[in-house]
Amino acid sequence: MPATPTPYPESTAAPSQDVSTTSAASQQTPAFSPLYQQIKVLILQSLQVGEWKPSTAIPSEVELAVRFKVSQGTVRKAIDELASENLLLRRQGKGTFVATHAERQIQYRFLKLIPDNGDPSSEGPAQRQIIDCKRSRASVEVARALAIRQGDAVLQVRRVLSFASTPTILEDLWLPAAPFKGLTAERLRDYDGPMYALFETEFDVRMVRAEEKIRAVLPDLEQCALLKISARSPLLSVERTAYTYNDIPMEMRRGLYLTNKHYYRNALN
Amino acid sequence: MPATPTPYPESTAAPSQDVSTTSAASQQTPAFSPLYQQIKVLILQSLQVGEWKPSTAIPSEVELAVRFKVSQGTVRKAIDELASENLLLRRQGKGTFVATHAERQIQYRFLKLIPDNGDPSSEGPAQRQIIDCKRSRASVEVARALAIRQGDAVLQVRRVLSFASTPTILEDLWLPAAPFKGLTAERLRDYDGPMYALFETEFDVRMVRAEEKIRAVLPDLEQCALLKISARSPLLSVERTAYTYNDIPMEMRRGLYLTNKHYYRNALN
DNA sequence: CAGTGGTCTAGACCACTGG
DNA sequence: CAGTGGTCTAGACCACTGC
Repeated sequence: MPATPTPYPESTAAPSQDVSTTSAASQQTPAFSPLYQQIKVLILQSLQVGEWKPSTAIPSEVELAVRFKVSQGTVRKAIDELASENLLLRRQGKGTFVATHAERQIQYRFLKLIPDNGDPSSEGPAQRQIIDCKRSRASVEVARALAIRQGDAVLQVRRVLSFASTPTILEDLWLPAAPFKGLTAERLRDYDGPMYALFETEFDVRMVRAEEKIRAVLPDLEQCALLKISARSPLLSVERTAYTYNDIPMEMRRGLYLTNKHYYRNALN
Repeated sequence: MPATPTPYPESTAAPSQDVSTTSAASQQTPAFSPLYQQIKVLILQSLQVGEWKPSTAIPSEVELAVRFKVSQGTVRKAIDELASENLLLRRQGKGTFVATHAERQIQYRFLKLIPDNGDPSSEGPAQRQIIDCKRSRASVEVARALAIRQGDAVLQVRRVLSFASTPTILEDLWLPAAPFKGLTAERLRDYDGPMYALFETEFDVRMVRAEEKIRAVLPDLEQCALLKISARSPLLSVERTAYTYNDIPMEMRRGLYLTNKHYYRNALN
């Protein structure tokens, strides 16, 4: 005898929300979207506007079910997907939490370089050294990666990461200037923890996903000096673009990895 | 009024099946295993013994539910996980199929090297050239990767892959001799399609998962000759171990990738 | 049209966490 | 103990495929 709460979609009754405005004249499917997908979008919006902060718990499944007027199972499926995308973190008996880069466990989620013995914890945390942090203008390449215009203001950071006092990674970062206004070398130096954690707490920017392009390269003279290696040491060039919610690029990064005592680990499924 | 088919586990009534014999004295949990996990194991067994062949459909969810005496939802959850692990492939309206490396779509699932323009289909299929295929004995390294003993018989294959007539990948493969008995350079040459597809159809070996260790290296003289490059061209060294069902390693492979016109693409989640 | 996977619901009960 | 996520069921109906 329930009020039969319209079990199936009514053309996305939610606030005007583009669900399929990707490519122009490609597919003309009626764009059927299951309820749980719509719920997923609503949850995503709440995350995006900061209704729930990183590392805090979101409302329980039952609460959300009431709020969205759907069954718990539907909320569950929405959360399941968000959890599998690492946006949420389920903890049985405790609740569902907004994922963060600041936690011990998931720290350095995007760093795939690990020591030859396979155990990242064996060498302790990296020593970070900020070489430079300055305002500059987006090159063609950076502009494309960050989806901004060439010449737009960006922040450029250069740093070296060392493991066991051995310089191992030389990184150049480009960040869109606006969201990261106020970022300085000092703040980077003073902050103790992953850079993405700082981005979260200080600038409300949460990196959610990234793509890397990997190549083998030889260093130039400046790079040799910074990494204290010879010009004949081949390096891994790892070019990363990191995205926040809604696939908005918020960082472009180029890392040079020394792979004498480390390797880049990747799992294929 | 159903016969209440014991909704909760009875200590894994299925045929003696090691579920958690990984590390020795680490965790002593009572190893509670939900029903759908047990179903998953049963389905896996059927896959493993070849009850359902690659690219064929497995029984429908309802049929499996009857067979295993559980609800359709439980079967569904088991299949969901297997599908997310790429062991099964769901196709709405048609059925659930055993995944294969032979299909056009999923071909070269494990090859992450793509041309600079980002479109693998733009350069057509790779030209394969078998350099060598011989019996040999496992080195320490190969033995460890394949979980066999040093000196055990292995097959060793060397080949070059070219894109647009440019030699781009030099690969060395090591395969345990027993399962691949009868593999020759001729058969490799004659077969038109991915090597893993050949493994499936000719040797009943399905690669399900793999791990790669990536480094930057410089080539030796022989490698230079085969790839037609200079000794100062840095290369990506991609060392892969590929596994069948139950995490049994069945291939160790070392690829040298030329990354002038290609890059190794990786998605971080 | 029948058969398949996909969605949704409602309700019961279990496992885990913390007070 | 109450509250949370996790499992399981039964049943209804939808979307897609192919005959």
